[in-house]
Amino acid sequence: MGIFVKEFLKTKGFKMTPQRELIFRSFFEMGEHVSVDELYDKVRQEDSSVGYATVWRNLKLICKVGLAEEVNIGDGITRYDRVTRVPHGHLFCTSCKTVTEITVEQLVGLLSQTAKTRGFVPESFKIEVQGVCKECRGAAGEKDKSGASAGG
Amino acid sequence: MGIFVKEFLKTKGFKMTPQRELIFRSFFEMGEHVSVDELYDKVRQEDSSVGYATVWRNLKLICKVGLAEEVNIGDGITRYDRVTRVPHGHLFCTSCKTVTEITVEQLVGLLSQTAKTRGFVPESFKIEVQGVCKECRGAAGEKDKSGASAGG
DNA sequence: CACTAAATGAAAACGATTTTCATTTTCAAA
DNA sequence: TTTGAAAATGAAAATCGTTTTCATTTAGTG
Repeated sequence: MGIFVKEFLKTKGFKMTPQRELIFRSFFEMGEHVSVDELYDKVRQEDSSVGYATVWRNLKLICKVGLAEEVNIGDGITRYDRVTRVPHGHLFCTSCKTVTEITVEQLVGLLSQTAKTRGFVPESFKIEVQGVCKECRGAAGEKDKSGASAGG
Repeated sequence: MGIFVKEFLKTKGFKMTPQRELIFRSFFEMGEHVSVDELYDKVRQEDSSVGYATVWRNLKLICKVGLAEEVNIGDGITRYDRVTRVPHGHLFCTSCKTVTEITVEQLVGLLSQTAKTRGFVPESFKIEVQGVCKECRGAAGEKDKSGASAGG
């Protein structure tokens, strides 16, 4: 973390603060699928004066600069994943609600030879691809609407 | 729609009402990725006395009986897709926010020979598989927590 | 027709997210 | 080191999609 992220943010016009440092570090110490509340709890173990909005804003910032992205599993809570640049999928158990990560290779195996390796019985799946469509590439220059961009 | 769905619902203990008939019919007349608000608007074009909660409850019911499932693209709005039993993916343009459907075959083509067929430049993607994990299949009997079950 | 359970509509409650605003802090420039 | 503008913070309130409540109406069985 430290100096690298600080310089990285500086080049984008953002300033470094103790809270931000703590929030960023905490986020990257955690696993995947981190919710705002979870990060908030962890951050406050170290500094209980940090506000919820600050944690939330910095989580958004982490996404904005492309270091993480939102994941939505349908339970109404937005979670955040580090951008690993290694495509992977998630196994959501519809019973116990756990989330397990698998690689695309594992996914292919999972779907083709059901329940062999992982004992996970797939019921349905979704594939979502983020990107820019032909029209938008043609138009060029509509990008600054929400600021955030999905890394990948 | 008509009599088939009515009988189908009856066997599950649900009653048919004019509102329900209208809501179900409207939903299946619409495309995919339908939000509550969109369905509400369409329903009220035909009967403006139907309440929002009724539309919402019936959309949930459609999911509950396995005719549709929730889709979450990360904009905070839950959308609903008919269950087609044909696995497919979604292309989300990060610029204009449009959603395009593609088959898994098209997806593979898309990812391997970028931007050839559709002109869509993929930036990242997510794969989500709904199912039941080994532990839960072993445990057996925790299923009636939320009622709804993903079809597929 | 009569009865019971389900369904409805309006409004309120809920809860995660997002914004507001007064204050504090960072950081580049003087 | 001091200064000033822009950014960041914390607390609280606002927002907004979702869900529940409740009194009333309706569907479907007998």
